[in-house]
Amino acid sequence: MSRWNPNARGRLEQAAYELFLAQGYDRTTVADIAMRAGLTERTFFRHYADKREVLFGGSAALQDELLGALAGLPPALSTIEAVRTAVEAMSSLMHGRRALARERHLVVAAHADLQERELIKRATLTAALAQALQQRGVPDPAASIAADMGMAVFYVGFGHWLDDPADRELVEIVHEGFDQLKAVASGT
Amino acid sequence: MSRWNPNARGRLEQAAYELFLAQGYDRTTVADIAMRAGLTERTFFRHYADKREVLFGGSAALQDELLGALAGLPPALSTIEAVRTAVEAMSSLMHGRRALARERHLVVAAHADLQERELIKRATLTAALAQALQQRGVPDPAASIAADMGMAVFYVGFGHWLDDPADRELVEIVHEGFDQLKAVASGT
DNA sequence: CAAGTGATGGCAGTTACTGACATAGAGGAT
DNA sequence: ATCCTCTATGTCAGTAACTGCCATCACTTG
Repeated sequence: MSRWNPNARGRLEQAAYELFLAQGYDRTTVADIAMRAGLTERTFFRHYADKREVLFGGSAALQDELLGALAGLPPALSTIEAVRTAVEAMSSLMHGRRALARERHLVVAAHADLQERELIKRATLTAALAQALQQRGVPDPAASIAADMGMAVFYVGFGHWLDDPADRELVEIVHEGFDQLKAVASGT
Repeated sequence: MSRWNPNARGRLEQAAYELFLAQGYDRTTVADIAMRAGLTERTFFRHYADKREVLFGGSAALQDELLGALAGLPPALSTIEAVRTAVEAMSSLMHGRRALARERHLVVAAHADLQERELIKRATLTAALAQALQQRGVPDPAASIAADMGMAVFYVGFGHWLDDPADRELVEIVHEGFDQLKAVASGT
């Protein structure tokens, strides 16, 4: 495991997950992670802006899927239906990854620092969705509100999915969430 | 300005604001803030959990107003109308504070760390609202979604309020936001 | 084979934050 | 008035995240 081994980023991420699960997030130093990956602390910070960021490598894929799905939809679709379809497409990325999502959730839920990072990732995603809706012709603030609603349904559904005893798919839960959204907003 | 001067917390907050505005957030050390307040760095950390927290003293008042308003509403009110009324009550706290809110927004907007903290304060508020709705008899996930919608309308409105050329009150902007919310959710 | 390029190591420095202990002042009991 | 207690503060040492600077190694290109 000397210098110039391939996939340094992946090794760092792997090492970080192992250590966080084994001994906890704040009892793990960046130097620990780097050493386990066969690298140095300085190199860690060249791959990740900070210690938290190593847990958020997957958020880019979520955004790609969300925006890609939205781009493929017919312009005639109503705003809420467009958001619903795009968010459900993003939800399908979680298929078969519930155990991993649970492990990651355990680590993040235990540390306020990590929750903060999670929230800013969510906000970034929401802002990207709002912007994409505007380019689709939805005016503000309707676009922002629609984006917030869609992401709220996703994350509320995500939380339920993690603990769902019925073992339903996230896509299904999110789909029903949009039904609830419509019912609530119409004043039922 | 020796030991045992009153209102140490307030002096720290005041000093922090002055320094952040004068020389920027990250060129201001905690030691700088403490010295200007006539205290030591260690004492700063007894009043605020971390450097960012000194900018978020007002969030407790928001939550008190939000929950207090909700508690005074008749049980017969629909979920969305209850949320609307409580959020509008909270919005009224901003009356006459737009200049201060703008200054603060400038500092927070320039630093990712501070935005993260802002987001977790928002999430805390949202969770508190969701819980209050549940105690009001609204089942989950409807309560969580309604809370998210209400806070989304508030914060979207807040952003517009800061830059509103027409100088409208935040309450008014938020009120209209709920109209938009209803229109979007019903599929218009 | 020489030069260039990109990823890494090494090292010193700053700063946020914490724990342990000492101390000063305020207020109350006697 | 004197003592006692309690709380806010000071002092100091230490850890760990993060940064800047420069050296170095391996791979690529001509």
